[in-house]
Amino acid sequence: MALKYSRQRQVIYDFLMTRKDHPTAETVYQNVRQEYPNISLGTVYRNLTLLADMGTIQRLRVGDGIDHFDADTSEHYHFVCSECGGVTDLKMESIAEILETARKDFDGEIQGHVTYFYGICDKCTKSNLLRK
Amino acid sequence: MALKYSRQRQVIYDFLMTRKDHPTAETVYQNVRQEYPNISLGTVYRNLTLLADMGTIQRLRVGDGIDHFDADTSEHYHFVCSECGGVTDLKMESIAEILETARKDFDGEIQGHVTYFYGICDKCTKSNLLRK
DNA sequence: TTCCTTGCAAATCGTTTGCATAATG
DNA sequence: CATTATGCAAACGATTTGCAAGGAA
Repeated sequence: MALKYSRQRQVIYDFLMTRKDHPTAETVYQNVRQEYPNISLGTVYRNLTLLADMGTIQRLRVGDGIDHFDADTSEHYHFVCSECGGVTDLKMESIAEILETARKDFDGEIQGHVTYFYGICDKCTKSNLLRK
Repeated sequence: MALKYSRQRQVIYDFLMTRKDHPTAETVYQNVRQEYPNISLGTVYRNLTLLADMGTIQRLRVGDGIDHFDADTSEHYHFVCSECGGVTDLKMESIAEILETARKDFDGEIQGHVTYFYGICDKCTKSNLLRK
């Protein structure tokens, strides 16, 4: 199963790199479609899954039941707004020490962790004030 | 919308309390059905959702796309085995400090976080050795 | 020419929901 | 009696997949 080039895959990846808001497959599809009208949703899913499996992109599961994708594979954390559902990057120091904390009293192999933070984003907080 | 007693809800909750492996709705259904054959999957889902919304139980989203439920609502963390998919409790000290770390350079309100650890559980590690 | 990739549509799967009926307070 | 809960089945929404045709190596 050697990988062959595909225009679709390229366009999907290129699009994902332009976004820092971690779009869903549907959003990727809607956008990529402007420039590549014949592409199908299935192809978008297939390629996002392929890229994620290869480790070229990251699949984010932030609890809303919809997968989000991130072209940035470096270690960083995410914030999910409970109000608007937006997913944003969090600028913060590494919390990788929690892996050590977890390993202390556990008989298995802990390889990694998934952490995301939730609350109300700045934008929603402000618009809530106005609404009152 | 005052809550009324229901035998089904009781049985579902009782069952959940006997388990420390965080079953899925389907597993709850299969088990509860032995003792209550007429119960429907929809009722199981409705009650698990209701209990989770009330804060009586916890809904766990550990990245496998299927919701798991936990009758233990105290603060604790989970480990997910990448091989068998099992979800177990992790005995570890609190890592709530990561909330402070995350709040340092963020303009919104961070209310909480979701963290789970993954790797290979003890049981799978051992059976892998045997298989070789 | 080999075989990876696509578009399309149908299929899957976990979960939710509408509705008429049953149970609770 | 008013209202909440149930069983059943149909509906949903995100994602996957089978298949015949298209494109890359």
